Amino acid sequence: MATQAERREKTRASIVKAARRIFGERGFSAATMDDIAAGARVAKGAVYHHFATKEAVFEAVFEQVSIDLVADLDRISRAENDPLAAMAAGTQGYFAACSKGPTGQIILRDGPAVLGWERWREIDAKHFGGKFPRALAAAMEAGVIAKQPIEPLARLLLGAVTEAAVAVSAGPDIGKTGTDYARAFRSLLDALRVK
Amino acid sequence: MATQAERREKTRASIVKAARRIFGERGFSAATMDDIAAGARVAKGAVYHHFATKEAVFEAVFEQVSIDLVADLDRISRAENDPLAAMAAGTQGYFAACSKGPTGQIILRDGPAVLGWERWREIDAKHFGGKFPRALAAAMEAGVIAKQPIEPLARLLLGAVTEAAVAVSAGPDIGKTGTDYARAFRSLLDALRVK
DNA sequence: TCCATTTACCGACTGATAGTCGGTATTTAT
DNA sequence: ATAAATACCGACTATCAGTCGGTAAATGGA
Repeated sequence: MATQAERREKTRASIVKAARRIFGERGFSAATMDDIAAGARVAKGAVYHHFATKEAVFEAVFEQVSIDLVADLDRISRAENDPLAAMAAGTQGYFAACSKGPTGQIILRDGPAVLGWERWREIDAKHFGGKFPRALAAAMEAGVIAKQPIEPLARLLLGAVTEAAVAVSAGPDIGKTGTDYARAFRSLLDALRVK
Repeated sequence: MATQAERREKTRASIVKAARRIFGERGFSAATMDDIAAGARVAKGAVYHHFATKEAVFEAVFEQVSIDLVADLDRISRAENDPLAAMAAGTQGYFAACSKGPTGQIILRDGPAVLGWERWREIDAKHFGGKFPRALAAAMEAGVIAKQPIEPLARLLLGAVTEAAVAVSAGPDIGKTGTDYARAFRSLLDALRVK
């Protein structure tokens, strides 16, 4: 005898939870809506009552994973004082989280392909994107790096990090290890330091 | 009365040509094998006689686009003498080519997603990826930038460039213009310069 | 030149799966 | 209590990647 809102939220959460597991394990295209419905113990119709398309389900999962990840990274980078050191630390955490398992599958591999780059960027910007510009602004303010337009530089750095994360997620045999990239990234940040 | 080799090559080329147009226009998942077959004026069976899967067709298209793109960029960057200036120039050309139309769709959007990271990296390394490492090695050799591991830095820079290209392709309203990014990238390269 | 073999191509068919739709159960508003 | 609205059900449809038995064309040996 739950209220409609409770029923609704419970079912929705159950669907997203099942979808998160299945998308993470098998990837977007190998996951079927029937699997997701079965995993959530509801009929397919219920899934389509809550989400218009398979992509919409994925988007909900993607947002949830992003939120969890950001919370983790915030905790990590808050421990540092120097602005550039905080960026480097957060980056390393990002590598660690995305380099293996479901998180990497959802965020790095399927994310851009399923949502499209624009939408991916939008969501990414909502959760992560703000971090880099803010950190850069702080670093410029503190005189640690030279003043220059923030937005383009932030994007370049974000792209660099993402690329490295993808490379790391492919395994240490193919690319270099997360440590190698973390070091390279730190050296890139150091290069920006005002001498 | 063509030879088998001629028939084969003609049909294959026709398929790849049609597929290139259709993949470029609609994206991978919206393009159907029936469309491709129709576009190439052959039966679906012929397509499957030449390519095992839809992904295989895409791979052939991807390689062709890569080859064309690399040829363009080579021409552009060869005009510069300073190693870093050559990188910057090539980068700007990359922006121009990928920021709009079919090339961007195939290379930036569908490419990595469809082929999978490992395979994408292989092809990329064969055609394009080698450029950055080589340019960096030359710059280090010339003493323009400090000696350090090449591969990780090259990946970071490639990621930065790709991200910028995507941002530009999303339109100037969303990101900044290509010029803004080109400038930011040049400033990043300059930061690497030995002072 | 003729036949056997191999290779290129054809297109109706199959299986899988995203999405639909008419119907039922449960809650809410009057 | 009853009507309306909302949540959920699951058989059904449409679409499309991939298959398969068959035909046409080239090739190599006699």
